[in-house]
Amino acid sequence: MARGKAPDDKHTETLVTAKRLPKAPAIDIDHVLQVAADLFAEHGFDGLSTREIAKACGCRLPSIYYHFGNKETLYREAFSNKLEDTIDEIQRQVDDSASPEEKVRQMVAAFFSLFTQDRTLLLLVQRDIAEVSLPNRQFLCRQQHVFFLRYIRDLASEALGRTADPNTVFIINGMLLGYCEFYNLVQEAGEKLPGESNETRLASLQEAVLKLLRD
Amino acid sequence: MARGKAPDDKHTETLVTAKRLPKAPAIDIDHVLQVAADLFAEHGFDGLSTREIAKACGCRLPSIYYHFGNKETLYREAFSNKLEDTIDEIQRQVDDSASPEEKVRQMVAAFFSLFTQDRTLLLLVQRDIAEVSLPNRQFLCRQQHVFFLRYIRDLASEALGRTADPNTVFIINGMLLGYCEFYNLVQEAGEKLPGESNETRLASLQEAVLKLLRD
DNA sequence: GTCTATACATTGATAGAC
DNA sequence: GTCTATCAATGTATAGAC
Repeated sequence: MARGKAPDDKHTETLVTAKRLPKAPAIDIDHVLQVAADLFAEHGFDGLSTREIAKACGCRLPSIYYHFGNKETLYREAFSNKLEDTIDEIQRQVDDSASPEEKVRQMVAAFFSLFTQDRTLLLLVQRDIAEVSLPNRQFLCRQQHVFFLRYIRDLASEALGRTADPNTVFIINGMLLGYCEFYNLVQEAGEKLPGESNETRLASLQEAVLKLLRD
Repeated sequence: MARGKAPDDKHTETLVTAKRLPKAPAIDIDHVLQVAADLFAEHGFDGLSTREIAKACGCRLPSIYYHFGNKETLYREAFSNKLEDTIDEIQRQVDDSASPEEKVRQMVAAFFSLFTQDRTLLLLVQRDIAEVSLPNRQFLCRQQHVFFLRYIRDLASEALGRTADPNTVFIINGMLLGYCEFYNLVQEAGEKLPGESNETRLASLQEAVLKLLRD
């Protein structure tokens, strides 16, 4: 079964002509991660082939495998990158020196703007929360969720001057994501969102959160 | 390459015995739809093969195709069945003769119990909302969402004695689904839910909805 | 590090026997 | 109406040239 090799016969020729093939440029890893995140968000893990990713990146399939080893690793890196950036960005948009209530408003504003403007982010999180049955792919966003729940609790407790009710914190958490999910759904369906502008929508959402916090 | 067949040698015996092969029983269509719904919820449309569905139903692949034609039709029938039943059940659990505020409570209770106890329902809706990019599979639950939004609006308007704010209705809608998504996430992760029992959780959710409605 | 070529499993779907 | 057998296409992944 072993195929015989003859490594010697074409050696001399290639050595002389110094060989300048098209020379594929190096792959931009960050670009691949971004393209992969967008496509995974759009089609889901199982709905997207590694071939399509390579094509969208303008490189060949083996290059993808050279850098990431397998499909799942690529997915995880693309997604967790995005999640960490998001958490950082939300915290960055909350001004430490603002009043407690203002901080809550800023947090809601940051969440709203990130999750309604970055479709990839929203879809990846949505899909990940639903992905309960696949081993090694469960709840990639679980850590971020736990963090965010604590973050809401702390901001809320600060605004209230006492420990916020866990039930209420949990409800607010769900409300923020659920709102953005339907926002995206309605937008994708080409239908009309409630209210006049994103400013009024955000204001309503902020008021809703504060109303739930106030006893 | 063609393999020669010898169909004649075991013929005589079987002909005489009047040929009573295992005789596969008729497929239970409702059972297939239910099994398919569960599996699609678990693995997603692309994560589940028609072969696996057949195996789980105890029949062979062509039988599935005989009854449903293709994978997508099977998916749609399995899912829309479940959605319609859900809408009906929510309305059924709201007592027409109750007070307006009590009706809101009953609606929230129905939503809560259906979407936290029926994992298949929740996952299918979650996945469908995220499925924005696949032609012919977009927003299967769109109709139900529109209906439910109107339903909340009407109940809310009745409870308020005037037309409810569209922004608030939209927020409540998102809150209900988002709450159940995180409820399921936390439960699947094997971690502790907020509050002591489902009764207190439901009470909190009902109070939250009413609080948002009250100006 | 990127490529061509290919291995090998699984997929959705069908033909045709019974 | 259910089956066995099979197809063409596509999936993930790798070997080996350069």
